[in-house]
Amino acid sequence: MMDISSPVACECSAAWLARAGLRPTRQRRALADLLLAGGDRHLTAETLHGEAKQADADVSLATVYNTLKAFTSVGLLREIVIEPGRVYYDTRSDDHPHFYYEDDGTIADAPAGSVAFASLPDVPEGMEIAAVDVVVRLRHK
Amino acid sequence: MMDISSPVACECSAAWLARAGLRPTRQRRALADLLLAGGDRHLTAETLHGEAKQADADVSLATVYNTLKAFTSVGLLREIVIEPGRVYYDTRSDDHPHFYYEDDGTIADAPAGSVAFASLPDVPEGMEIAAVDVVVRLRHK
DNA sequence: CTGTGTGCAAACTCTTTGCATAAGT
DNA sequence: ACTTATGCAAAGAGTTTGCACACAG
Repeated sequence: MMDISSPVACECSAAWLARAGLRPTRQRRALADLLLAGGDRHLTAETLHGEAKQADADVSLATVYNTLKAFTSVGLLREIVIEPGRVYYDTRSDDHPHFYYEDDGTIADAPAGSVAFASLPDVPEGMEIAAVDVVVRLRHK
Repeated sequence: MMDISSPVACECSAAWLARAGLRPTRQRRALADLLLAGGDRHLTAETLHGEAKQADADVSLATVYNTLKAFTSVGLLREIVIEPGRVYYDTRSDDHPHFYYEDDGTIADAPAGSVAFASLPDVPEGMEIAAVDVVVRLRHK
């Protein structure tokens, strides 16, 4: 059954949620629509909540937090922590480097493949590398 | 004049502070002593405050925060942000990679020189690289 | 003396949680 | 029906701040 209360709902967000085993509630579809809309994005809970409000999708801030956490735990999003007291969520969930603009605190993806490692450290016995976070901090010359 | 209220005070912390242009107050010397004591360390404000208390150096938590910030701004420490809502301070202030143990949330220096870049991204016009933060996330196999 | 640092407690920001209601399967 | 999600408001953690007092130069 179509949900006429979500004017911009598209098939993809429902499929995206189903694939992850998450119930396609109105709120989750609305947030997924926003997340999937604009290519690779880096946003905070606060930002996404604002966007949802603008899109007339009534979603409480608590639900935005819960939803972002849910999406992250099933691998749809990735958390980025660069500044104290602010978590960014990246719609691109693979292991890739970021630019951090120190002047205004914004984040952007570094060009794909622009960071390559000549060597990585030996890993302690019994451990494995889950990910390698790389943040290139940029400032004005 | 010697300060007999700081049993473990050493010359080095005073010199360390003077070099950075910071007034060598009792509290700052006490904290600097703790920071300089054990090689390369990774600690939070809360941790350092606890150590100060144990060392009978009465320093308020607010002063620990202020002092860590002051030390960081003059380049004596480096901030590491990996988890939301927790800032670690690294007594090694050069640009170097870290291990992050996801299981218990601890941080360690990766062996010196163990991470080398084969390539770094082109930097946008007018910007320069301030630092490259590398965090190798480890988990149990 | 004069300005900077300290301590306390209150304020603040971001995030999480408890519980009643609503919605999905 | 049964389970899971949502919303609200309140709690929580970590950090910052305002202001009076204390100390270093």
